[in-house]
Amino acid sequence: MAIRSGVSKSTVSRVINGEPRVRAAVAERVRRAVGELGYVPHQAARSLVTRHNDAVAIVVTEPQKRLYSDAYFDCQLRAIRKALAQQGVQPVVLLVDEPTDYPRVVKFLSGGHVDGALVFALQSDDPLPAALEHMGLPVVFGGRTDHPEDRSVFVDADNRGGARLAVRHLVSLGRRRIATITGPLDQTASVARLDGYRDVVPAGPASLIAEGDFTQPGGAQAMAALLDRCPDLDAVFVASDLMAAGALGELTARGLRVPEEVAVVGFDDLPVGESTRPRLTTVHQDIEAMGREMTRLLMKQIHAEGDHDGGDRPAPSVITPMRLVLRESA
Amino acid sequence: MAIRSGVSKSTVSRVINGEPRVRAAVAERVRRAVGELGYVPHQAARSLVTRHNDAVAIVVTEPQKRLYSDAYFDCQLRAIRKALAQQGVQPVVLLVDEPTDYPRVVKFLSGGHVDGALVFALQSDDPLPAALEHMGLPVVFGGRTDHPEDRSVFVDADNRGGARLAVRHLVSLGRRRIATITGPLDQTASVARLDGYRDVVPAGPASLIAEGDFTQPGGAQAMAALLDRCPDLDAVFVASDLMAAGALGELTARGLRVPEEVAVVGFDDLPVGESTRPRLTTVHQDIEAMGREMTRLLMKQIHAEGDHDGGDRPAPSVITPMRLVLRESA
DNA sequence: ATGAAAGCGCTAACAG
DNA sequence: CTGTTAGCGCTTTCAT
Repeated sequence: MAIRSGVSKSTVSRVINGEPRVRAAVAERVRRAVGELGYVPHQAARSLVTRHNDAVAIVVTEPQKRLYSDAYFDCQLRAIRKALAQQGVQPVVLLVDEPTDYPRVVKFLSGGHVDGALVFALQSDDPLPAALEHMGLPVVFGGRTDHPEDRSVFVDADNRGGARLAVRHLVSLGRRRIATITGPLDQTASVARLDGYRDVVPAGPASLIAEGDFTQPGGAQAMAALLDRCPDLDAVFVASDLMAAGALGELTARGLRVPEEVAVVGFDDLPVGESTRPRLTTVHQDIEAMGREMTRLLMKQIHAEGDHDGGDRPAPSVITPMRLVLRESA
Repeated sequence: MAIRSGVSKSTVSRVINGEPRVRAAVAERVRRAVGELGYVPHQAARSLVTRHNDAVAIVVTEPQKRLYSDAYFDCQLRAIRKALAQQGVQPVVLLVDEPTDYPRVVKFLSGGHVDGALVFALQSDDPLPAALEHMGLPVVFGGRTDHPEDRSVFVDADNRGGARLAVRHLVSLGRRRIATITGPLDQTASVARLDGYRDVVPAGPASLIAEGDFTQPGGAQAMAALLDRCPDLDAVFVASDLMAAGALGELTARGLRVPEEVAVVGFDDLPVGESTRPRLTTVHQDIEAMGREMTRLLMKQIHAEGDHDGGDRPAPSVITPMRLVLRESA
């Protein structure tokens, strides 16, 4: 301990924690000693008594598809990190892709290393939500889980409503044979967007639905399949901008005019939609706002925890609204 | 504590830590109690005495350019995580892009949250290496820092040697006007590759050198600039496969035949190089091996720390060898 | 305004 | 084999 270089122990603690009632001269002396000794307080010891460590986990499952190729997620992650940083909280990212990662991550999460967690587990059968359910750690999910009845907190885009917006727009344009390219249907967001499509086109035959994988080539491929099955389709709602870009390419390659012959609406409103030809009409979601909202809900939980744990209100989850962005493709 | 449901305290500890000398019956009883109570040991308290927390940080600076668009880094990160997981160590990723992130990350790192850190700080003027220098935390750098004289441990590709390999190959093909497209020259790796080029083409005029940004469009743009300045160039060494793909596109767009009129050699050996037309001749680096090597060196440091800190040998850094992969582009 | 003492939840020596 | 005793490094009453 840095007693040797100043007065004594608990005063050092006070100085470091910036408590007011310390004489300026003493505080200065301590600070100098700390600087010379290169002393850094041991966070584990501190958090043992303060019960918090000013760090929260960002848990990402299936990173190979998300973290590295997904401009969407990139943006969201950045917003979250910024919001956390502003509160002086250190975000630590936990990646999980192999099944063997789960127990280790759960152990880490329940080990008291972090004050809370922001979890992105989009596979609808992901075991993580259930595992976190009863371990008492404040958690906010990004995207809805498969258990809407539980009291878990989540922030989700209004995927279903956004899809309806897109398809209704297509209908209002007079399109009659509206197809859709979905995301992987093991993800809740993909299913919700498909549900929105079905809300508007309830009688649509299965041949007008193709499952994509949220990648650009995947979008092109799905578009090709759709065109082979239903050469007379006159519109397509694509569940992501990246896939829409691929679909646009396939359409153009086949000599089909967009939007004259086939109208296209995407989803996400990523930069890619502005550089396609024609530029993409799409459903906008405010990713940054979602990120900020997630942090806000998490911090609220974290702080509420200490005060009184009696007030267990229903989960104050948030569904963010969507908005149609009209450009040239539809 | 879970005494209430079993015998007593330190025995619980023994059971949890899997110590052998505990009667099977008792162990079983404790385990059941633990299960029922949902008890999880508090890691902060544990690490306070054991002096380790079975977690290491992976610090990534400038993530916007690396983490999300870089298949190269993606692959390396995956290899590292796998290697760490095998040792039961939890990797926690710390992202830093804003200057304000530094103090918080340094605080986290020195706060005893992790046993060591793997640091990717490729900007040659990154302040992190210096900050970590004297804080006693075991650290291994990915890529060389700007202080080759210090005793920091790093794992780096033989960028200079690999570049020489590429350019010598071009020379052996009889090429006389060999250009190069570099990466951002504020990164040590880019500079090293340029140095390798210069080793072989010492008299090359500056007009044969164009700086790119490690992206595909950037590669195309640099190629265009090169072609405008030196229409008679007959070969180009491109410092990354992604840029090489862009350069190939530009060459083709201008009607230049590869490799007949202009030979192209890339760097990295990413999958993209196999899908270009013609397929890319490139310099291969074993990314996974580098990842494994980094973890190995880190774990070695971590374990050595406890034993005896007298044996301060010179830094056992590693430079991984490069290998030329011949395909059609040169 | 500052020091002394107690204790956060755990492991590790030491007894038994 | 298992319980007891001491701290790990810090914050926090409680005195002073």
